[in-house]
Amino acid sequence: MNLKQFAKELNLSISAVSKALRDSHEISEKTKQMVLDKARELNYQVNPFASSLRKQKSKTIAVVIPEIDNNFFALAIKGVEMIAQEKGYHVLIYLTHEDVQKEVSVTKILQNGRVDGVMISVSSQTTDISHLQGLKENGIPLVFFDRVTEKITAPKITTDDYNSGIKATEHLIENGCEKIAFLSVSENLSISNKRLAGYVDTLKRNKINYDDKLIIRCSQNIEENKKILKKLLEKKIKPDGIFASVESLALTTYEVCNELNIKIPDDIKIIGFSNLRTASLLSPSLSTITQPAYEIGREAASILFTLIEKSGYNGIPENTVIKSTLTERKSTRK
Amino acid sequence: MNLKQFAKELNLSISAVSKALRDSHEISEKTKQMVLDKARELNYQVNPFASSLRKQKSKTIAVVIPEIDNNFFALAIKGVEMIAQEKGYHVLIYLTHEDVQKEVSVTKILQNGRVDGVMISVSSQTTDISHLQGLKENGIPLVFFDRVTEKITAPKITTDDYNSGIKATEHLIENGCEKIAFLSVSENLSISNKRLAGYVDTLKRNKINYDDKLIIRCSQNIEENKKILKKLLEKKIKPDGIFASVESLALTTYEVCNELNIKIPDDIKIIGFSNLRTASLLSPSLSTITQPAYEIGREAASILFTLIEKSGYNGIPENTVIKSTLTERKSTRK
DNA sequence: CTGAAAGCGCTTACAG
DNA sequence: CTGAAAGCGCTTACAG
Repeated sequence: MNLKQFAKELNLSISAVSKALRDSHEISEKTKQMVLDKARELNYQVNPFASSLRKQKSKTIAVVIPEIDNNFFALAIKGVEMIAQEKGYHVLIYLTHEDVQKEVSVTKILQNGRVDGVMISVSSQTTDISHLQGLKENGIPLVFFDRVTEKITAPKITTDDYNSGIKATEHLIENGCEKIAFLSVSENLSISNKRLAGYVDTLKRNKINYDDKLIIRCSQNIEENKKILKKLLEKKIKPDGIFASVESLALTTYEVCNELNIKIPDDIKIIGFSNLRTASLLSPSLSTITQPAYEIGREAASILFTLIEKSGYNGIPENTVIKSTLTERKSTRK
Repeated sequence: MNLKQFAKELNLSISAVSKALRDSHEISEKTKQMVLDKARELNYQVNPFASSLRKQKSKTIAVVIPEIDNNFFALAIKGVEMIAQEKGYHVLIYLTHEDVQKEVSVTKILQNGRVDGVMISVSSQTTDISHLQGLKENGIPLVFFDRVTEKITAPKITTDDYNSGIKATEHLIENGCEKIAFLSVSENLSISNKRLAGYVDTLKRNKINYDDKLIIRCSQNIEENKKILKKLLEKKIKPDGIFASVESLALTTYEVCNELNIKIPDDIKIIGFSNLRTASLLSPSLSTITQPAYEIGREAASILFTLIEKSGYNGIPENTVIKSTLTERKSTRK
């Protein structure tokens, strides 16, 4: 069923029907009503490709994320989808699995106009950002969330990572830790930079020896990370505190401590960034910094839609920061 | 940059360039190479809407799910996305939040040809399935996964839910339970039907009184579910076993037991369907039936692509069943 | 092996 | 207020 057939049924021109469907002021109320009724009756729907081709608008956005089996990103997507549905947009999803190469190929594909805008949380490997620059130069509205890069001017939605890094580190120090290992998932550290900076600055301010070897670069692979952590925790003089900058690393630490029979919090204290509902049910319950993932998704989507729909409008802040919350539980108890 | 400009650059016709880009046998190798080189140089990409409009193919599928902040669905999407990326397809995502109305409106939208196929896990409210029938009648390939409906003939990918229902119930009985509550998220029970059937049949086979009041219909709302469970567990003669048919309900049970100071597994034993990585880290560790969510996603996507690309091929089984695994942990210990 | 032309189904500037 | 026509950027049947 296309407009031509539709128009014939009503003895109207194609253009009249098209305009009526889009509620044009050029069309009389009477005609509009007739068209709308008929559309319902025939279950007529505009062909999205013809419409997109003609209007050069897709009513679709892309969300590019490193992983999805992670409560933070799952919740962020929930927020994005909610706003998109309200606005009548469609959401394409692309996973990079923390692989820059995937990220590059996805962004290339997105340059062909398939989407009206892109939301991205960059992979932990990403250092060269020319592929993202390419998107921007092609005039595709771009918004970063959580994993952002300072190298591109675009709206960025994050939590207060520097401040959270400080709070988490102070919390460990207050509970007696003097040798705190920072677990990072990032290969180049430019991503979790701010959390790390908060950690480093807090150590210095508290006159605690700052030791490079306590900044542990983990990978995406759980088994590999276990090995790395085992090496760290089997040492005679092992850390007395762990600051896990992502959820998965806090869990790996728990798993390794169980295997090595290291007692949390007596032998070692742990705090981690996490959106786990089970944080309070763990043995022992896990002290967390929780990011409002759903709100971040909503905010990032809202900003992207503003960018798309009000091009030229420059009231959008480059940085939107939403606060995380630190929740003390047993894993850091003195 | 469009084909017209591209062709002019090379002094070729539009059709020659188009054919070369699609590797047509009508075009000489020399011309193809020239076109391909130029395409790279100009960073030319085919306009997806023009192409889709002409070919009546979108190279896009839709995944419709009730929720995403749930490890099962997050992992399933990961599997789907993996296969889609291999096949050069794009993945649109729609969340229904367990709301049939949302499901209906999403399926309506998907009837306009925007996607080449649909994968759906139906909402727990879904009883009337005419909207899904509508999709099928519109000739849109349809595949169900996990939450399926028997009322429509279409490929269905599930785990061995009936059998898992039996195994979980037997496990509780073996560990001394005689009064086992089945927690369901489904309003009409037609969804988790098979898990429930396994439970009921096992009770009967073991000559345990079958009590309707122990089949608890929960909602989507955590707070509401807490109230329901509190009522159940504050009774003098409360159940001695809980079979949570979805992950979230196992966690709610833990939370309520903590609040009411009910000891797991001494006062009550719990087993639940779950894809939680933290199951083994909980206090006490949670006995689970784990569905291979990632594999289900991959399998469902593969079947959908077969359906799309080989229309008329009828070698696709209506039911694909992938086994779940029961893992005993402390929450069901005698 | 190459090209001219029709047409996918819309939207919109323009004419009336 | 309504309609005829151009054109969005492709693909492909057809002719040469």
